[in-house]
Amino acid sequence: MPKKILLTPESMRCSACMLSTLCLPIGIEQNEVFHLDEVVNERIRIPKGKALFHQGDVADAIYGIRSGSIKTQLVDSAGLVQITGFLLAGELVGLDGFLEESQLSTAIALEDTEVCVAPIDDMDRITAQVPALQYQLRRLTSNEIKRSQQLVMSLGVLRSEQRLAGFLLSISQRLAVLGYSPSEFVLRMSREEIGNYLGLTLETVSRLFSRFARENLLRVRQRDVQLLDMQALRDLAGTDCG
Amino acid sequence: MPKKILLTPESMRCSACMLSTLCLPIGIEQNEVFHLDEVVNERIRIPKGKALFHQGDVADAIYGIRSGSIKTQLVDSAGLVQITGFLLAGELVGLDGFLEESQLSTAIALEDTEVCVAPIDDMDRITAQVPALQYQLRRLTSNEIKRSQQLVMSLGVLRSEQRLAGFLLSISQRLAVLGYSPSEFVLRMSREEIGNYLGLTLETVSRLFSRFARENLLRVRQRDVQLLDMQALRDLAGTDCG
DNA sequence: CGGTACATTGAAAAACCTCAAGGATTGTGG
DNA sequence: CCACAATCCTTGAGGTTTTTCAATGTACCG
Repeated sequence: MPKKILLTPESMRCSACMLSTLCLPIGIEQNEVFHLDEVVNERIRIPKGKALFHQGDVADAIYGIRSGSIKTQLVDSAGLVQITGFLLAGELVGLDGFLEESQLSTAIALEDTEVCVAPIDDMDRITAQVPALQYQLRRLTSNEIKRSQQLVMSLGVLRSEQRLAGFLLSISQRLAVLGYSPSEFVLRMSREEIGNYLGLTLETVSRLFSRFARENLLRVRQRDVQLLDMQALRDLAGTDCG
Repeated sequence: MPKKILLTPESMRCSACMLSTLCLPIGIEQNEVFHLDEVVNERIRIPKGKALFHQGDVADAIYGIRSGSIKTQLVDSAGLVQITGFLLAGELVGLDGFLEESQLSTAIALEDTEVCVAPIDDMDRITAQVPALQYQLRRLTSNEIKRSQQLVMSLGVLRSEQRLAGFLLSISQRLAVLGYSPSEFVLRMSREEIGNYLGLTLETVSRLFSRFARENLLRVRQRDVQLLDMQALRDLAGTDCG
């Protein structure tokens, strides 16, 4: 397990965190967020490429991404890998496992990443005092199911170009929420990872990028992407499952 | 909403139901199951092709299938449909919505079907008296996530023949749990529905059935299926995501 | 600076889909 | 009970999408 950082009083807490409108505290009243400060008193740094947790590990906490980004993936008995999600700052990791004893997926940092730790036992304890937190956890878990089902939909019914367009729009929209440019960003994952996530090969992804660029939908140079025609991309994606 | 049947004392209750080792009561001590009798006092008959609930409906109950079978499907804004699951007797429907206010999917009966109704409010109420039920609900919700993720894996990394083999083995295994023959059964869904679920066209599914039959893996006549070589099917599926 | 991982592009092959026709099954009304 | 319609299933031919294999180019890291 990567190194842990105990949070000193001076360190940022949930009640003072810039991400509090997105992360775990979302939907919890201003005057109740301080309850979370008791729960979240640890932070973990994960170097690029290292795992925050592995499939099968005891799931004893939920993690909020403070900076960086993470991919979650499943490995089946035959060794096949399927990436099930890319998570950005302000998003939560470990929700799929927290209902079970053990993690359903492996979480790997796409870049040097820092996550805040919310131990499940502690959460359960303060749930009585902060009913909104209980509700919040339900909502977040439900979102996790929704996310997974949208991916099923994308893999099941969309063609490659629609999947990639939807993927780019999803990243764009989530970066916008964080205050970054929705039209110009750096992808933190490789072509192979994008392909795996979308059920395509890395070559297909690369060709689609080139084609989109040729059609002036975007500009791309390696992992730098600039979306030029969002509306055309939306039309292409044609749907809301991205 | 289809007609409701109030359960009289004479009617079957959870504590007397044959399916109690599979359905909601699973994992709950014999002497606590009677708590569920207070909660589950209604049954609904759904004629073939009719919906138990629709996407977006208020999700106020979980349903246990007493007899028959159900498909769950998503419809996106563009009208595309993706079937996300086929549920058999003893399995639960509505778990993906119960954490939210509203249903994430639509549930449609594949044949005349009867479900038992477990209202969520009532469940929440007795949760304090039956801690095992709380735990049980968590486990079942987690299973729902796992199921969805396995489908993602299947759609993302497997080829058509592997998907169909896995699908057939999944049905077979679940029928076996119910005490039916694992090698001879009647599919309750059309080729089109299987195809939609597996991200294939109905023609591809039909051709695969014919090919499997030619290779003596199974015998098939319309919806009657007889698995002849389970081990070969397992080898073909090659994995455990079915 | 050189090695390694990552990305692009092309050509050929494979997988899967679409369109089309015909056969089987089921249910319904006369 | 039969005939007919409607639905579902099978099979073929041909086309499209996506993959595979291979070669080359580009960026990143020690």
